[in-house]
Amino acid sequence: MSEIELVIERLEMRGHRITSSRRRVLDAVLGQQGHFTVDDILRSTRKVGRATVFRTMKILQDLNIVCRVLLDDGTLHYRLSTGRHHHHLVCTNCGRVEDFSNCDVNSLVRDLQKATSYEIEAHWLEVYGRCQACRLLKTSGLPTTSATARTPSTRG
Amino acid sequence: MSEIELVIERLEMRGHRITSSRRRVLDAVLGQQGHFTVDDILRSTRKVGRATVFRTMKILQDLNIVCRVLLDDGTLHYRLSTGRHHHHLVCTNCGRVEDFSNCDVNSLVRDLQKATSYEIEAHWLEVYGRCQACRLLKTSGLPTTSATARTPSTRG
DNA sequence: CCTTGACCAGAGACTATGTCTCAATTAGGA
DNA sequence: TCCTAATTGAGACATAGTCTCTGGTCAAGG
Repeated sequence: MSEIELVIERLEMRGHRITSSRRRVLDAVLGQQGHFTVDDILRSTRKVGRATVFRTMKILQDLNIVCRVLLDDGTLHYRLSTGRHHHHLVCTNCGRVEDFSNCDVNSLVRDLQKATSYEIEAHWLEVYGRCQACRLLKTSGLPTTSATARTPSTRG
Repeated sequence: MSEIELVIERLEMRGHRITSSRRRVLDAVLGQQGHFTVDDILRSTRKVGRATVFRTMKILQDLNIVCRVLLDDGTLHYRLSTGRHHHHLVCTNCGRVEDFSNCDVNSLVRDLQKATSYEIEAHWLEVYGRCQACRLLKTSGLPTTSATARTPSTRG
C-alpha cells in the first residue's frame, strides 16, 4: 500500500471524506522535500482553494502527518512528520532540517515539575546550527536554499 | 538609576537615538505584566505609529530586553526578558509564563553535535503545563486570561 | 426517485502580525 | 545654531491564517 493510501485510510478512519481536493493536497504534501509553506502547496495544487488547503493542513497536523518547524528567522513552516514525538535540528545556513527523537528532556521536565508544581503536559524544542556540508564551505558559500543565516530571532 | 534609564543607556551605547516615541514604547513595555503583543503596546502608547513600535520591539529583542514566547496556540508573544539565556514554562490554562534557566539541554546538545556533525549554535525550548493554581480548580474553573487550553498546535 | 442533512469546496472578506516606502521631522554632534 | 543622518508615521503591501456564505456532493431514509 502506497504512502498516500495509508494517509487516506487514516483520514477515513477519522470520518473525513476523501475528496479530489484533499487528494491533490495530499499528493503535494507527500511530494515535499524538507520544510514547506502552505503557499508551496497552493502553487503545486492548482484549482484548490486557499481555505481548503489550510483546512486540510490542519487535519494533517491533527493526524500527526505533518508538523510545524520554527525556523531561525521566527517563521513557522510545515514538514512531513515522523508521526511520533521528535524535535528538529535546523541548519541556519541551508535550511535543512533533521529530526531527532533521542530527546533527553524528560529528566529536565521531571525536575521542573518538582520545582514549580506545574503539571507538565508538553514541550517544544528546536535546535539550530550549521550542518556538516555548510561547515565545510566555511567562506560564505552558496546556501542550498534561500534560508537566512541569522541567529534565531525567537530565542529567549 | 531606574530601569528605563538603564535601557536607554544601552540603546545609546548601540548608537540608537533616544526619541520621544521610543521612550513611550519603552515605558509601555517595561510596564507590562506577563506576555503581551505589539497591539497591547500600541493601545497603551497613543500617537506612536505601528511601524515604529515594531521597529522598537526589534531593537529591544536585539538587546535582549524582550524575548518572544511561543504560546500553546502557536502564536508568538513578547515578554520582558531576564536578559540571559532562559526558557519558558507556559500555563496552558491561564497563560502565565515562568522563566527557568537551569536548562540542562547542554548535554543533549553535545550528544547531538557528536551524532550529527552539526555545529550547534542555539536552541529554543518551551514547556507547557498547568500551573498549581489552575490545577487546584480542577473543574474547568475560570481561567485568569483568555488563553486557550489546547495542547500546542506547534508540537512536532 | 426525492428529500434531507452532514460534510465539504471555493471565493473572498477579514484578522493578525509584520515589513517597506517615502516625505517630513528631529536628535545630537560640529 | 546648523546640518545631516537617523527616525517617524501613514499607509500600502506581505504573509499566514480564519470565517462566512453559497453551493455542491453524497449517503441514508422515506
